[in-house]
Amino acid sequence: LANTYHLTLRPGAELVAKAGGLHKFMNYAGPILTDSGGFQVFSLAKNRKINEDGVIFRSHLSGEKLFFTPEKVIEIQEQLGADIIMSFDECIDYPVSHTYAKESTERTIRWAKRGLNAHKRQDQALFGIVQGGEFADLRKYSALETVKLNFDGYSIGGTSIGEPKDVFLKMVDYSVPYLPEDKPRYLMGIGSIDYILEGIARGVDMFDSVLPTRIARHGAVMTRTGRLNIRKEIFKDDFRPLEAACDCYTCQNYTRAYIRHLYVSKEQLAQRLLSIHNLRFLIKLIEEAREAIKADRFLDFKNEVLIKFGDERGF
RNA sequence: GGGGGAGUAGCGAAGUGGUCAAACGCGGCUGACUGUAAAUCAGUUCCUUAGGGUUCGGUGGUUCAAAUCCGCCCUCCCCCA
Repeated sequence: LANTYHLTLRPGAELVAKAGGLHKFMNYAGPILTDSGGFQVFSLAKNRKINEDGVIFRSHLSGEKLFFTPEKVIEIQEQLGADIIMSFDECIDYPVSHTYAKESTERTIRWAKRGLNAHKRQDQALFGIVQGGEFADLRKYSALETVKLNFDGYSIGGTSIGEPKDVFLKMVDYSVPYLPEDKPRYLMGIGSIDYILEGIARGVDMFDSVLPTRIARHGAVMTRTGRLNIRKEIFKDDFRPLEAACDCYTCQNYTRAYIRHLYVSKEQLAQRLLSIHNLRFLIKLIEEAREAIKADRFLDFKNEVLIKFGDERGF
């Protein structure tokens, strides 16, 4: 996953285009998705102003003004060249009034139309984003109106921004039933084990999140029996891999004791090794979920996984 | 043998009569992080039945009051011989 706002600031979409697009620039042959900057409307709320036409950002790096319209955001993403691109939206804060959520959600739908009209590169899939806050009527309205526009896939946005888990589940429950089964459903920004499994149980196909890499950088390791922090002294002479059953590069080659030593010594390699593990951990989880679905035993699989974590939250 | 300096919580280190259970850092322990302004942030770290109790190398004093002042002792470091 790459980001329109951040890549615009540095190194710039023109440069990425000149390099031949993100795949060539990064030398990455796998699927790439770019987010539209809609999340930065929420996360960088202090530095922006919203109007009907779009969002004016103040660059958090230089202070420079950047005007993002739905059309501009599509144009930038076409230059970046990801496989899947996102419609411009506003990720609504939580908690929020019904009045504001309605106003914002309606605007996001207008922006979705504009973005769709501006979209030229048909080799890229364009997804529309469902908003609506925590409100059932707005989620339904947002989903139905967005689906009417006929996007290549549908994203559920505005979740995991500080709301309690029951509210998160509500948001998903209020959105998914109105999204077609024959197009991808993407739950944006979800990365914890339990949230992913709850999403899959509700019919979601895709996820993305910084969680596995961010917590890895902070020393946290995802394992099937719960979360573990590599900083801890108990791992000082623990010469086992992070997780015995794991087939990742890190677990195949390094011990907890060594990774802890790297971490404590502030060696960046520790962060990379932990990130590799957490990413592989989640991908493996999804692979197994897929197998469980094929075998028509997904709910059992989900329960088995969550029970092993030792608590309801996952970790 | 002569001269000088130092001993404070797990470690380092402030504090030099009351506002000191004692700053700060490290280490330890908890916890957070979810469409990336995050190699970050928060809490905790003498004991406690939570009322309080016992601390600043040891010991004996001075004082209403001592980590802080005085005597003696112990240990360590540096310089000269």
